[in-house]
Amino acid sequence: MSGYAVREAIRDQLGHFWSESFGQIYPTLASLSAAGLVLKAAGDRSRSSTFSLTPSGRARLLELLRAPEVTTPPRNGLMLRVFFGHTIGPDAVAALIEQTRQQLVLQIATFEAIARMMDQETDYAEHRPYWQLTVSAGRHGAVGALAWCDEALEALATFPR
Amino acid sequence: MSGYAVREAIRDQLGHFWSESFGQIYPTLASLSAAGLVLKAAGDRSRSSTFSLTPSGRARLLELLRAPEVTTPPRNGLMLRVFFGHTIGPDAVAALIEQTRQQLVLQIATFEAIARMMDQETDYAEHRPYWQLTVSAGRHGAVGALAWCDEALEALATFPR
DNA sequence: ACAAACATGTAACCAGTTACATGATTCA
DNA sequence: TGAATCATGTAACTGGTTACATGTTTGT
Repeated sequence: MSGYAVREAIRDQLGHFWSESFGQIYPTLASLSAAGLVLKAAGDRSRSSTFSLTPSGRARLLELLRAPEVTTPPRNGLMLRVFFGHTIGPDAVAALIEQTRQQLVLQIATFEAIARMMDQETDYAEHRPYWQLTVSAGRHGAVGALAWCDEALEALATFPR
Repeated sequence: MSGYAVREAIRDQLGHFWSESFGQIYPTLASLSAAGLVLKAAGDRSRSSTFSLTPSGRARLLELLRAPEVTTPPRNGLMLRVFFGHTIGPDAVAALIEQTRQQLVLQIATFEAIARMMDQETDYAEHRPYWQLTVSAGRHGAVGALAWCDEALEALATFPR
């Protein structure tokens, strides 16, 4: 694929759990190429290149995929605001949660739409069950967060103001 | 508080949804002090300082707390690995999920312990209900994720290998 | 002819971690 | 007296975004 196509694929297929910017993709592709992990070839238009995995690149990919996830330090802005909720008052907190809640409702609808689309897809049969797991994880997470929002909004209504 | 105490408080009280390192805290405290948002005073031992919020610092804090959360680009390493599950095979994916599952079980126990501790706490009465909401969010999230892990492990057992 | 999409790349900048260096205080 | 804890700070580095600059190809 071209660098451009890599970014499109990441955005369109991994969009709800991963992202990369051009500023990251092009330099990375160049260094992977220098390390012999990908092979750069001329693309079908001028100034364009297509990259492909070399055998050592595939080996490295497998190694990285098999390695346990490196956990990044947590940073949840909504929880921070709820923790200091007394400082801004219950109505302000409720407003922030309400906003999150609306996003979650939309997200759940999206996940369900993706699930339906995938059910009709006949290509990539080997990959499909795995892809379905990621969509299911997204839906699970969003449904759980929505339940918390509702619980929290109900509780907040009883807080002194 | 001293910079050191700020870091301890963040680690001990916000640990499951926020973190800051010394390399972030000291320079930030210095720039906040220069901007007049916090006041630096001599601490009770040599070379130590205590910082306190100034009125304008508190105003800025309220402003920031009321502002909606800025969403950071998603990056979920486990989902990435599941998405490419076919490349490493169902057993490798199951191993990764199993590991996450175990961490979740421990996390849930921790949240429940914190909830019990907080029920007995009589100080900070105004803050407690908000703090309980954050713990509840943590538990909700972990329970949801655990449910997905179990569902995923069951599904993976049926995948061709 | 023009707009939209395809395509590449760099520079400036910001956020953040890790490791290191240094030293004071407390307590067993 | 020595270890643990309290305490401050910096420097090097990594990761990452955003904005910019530039140009090509395709389709209407």
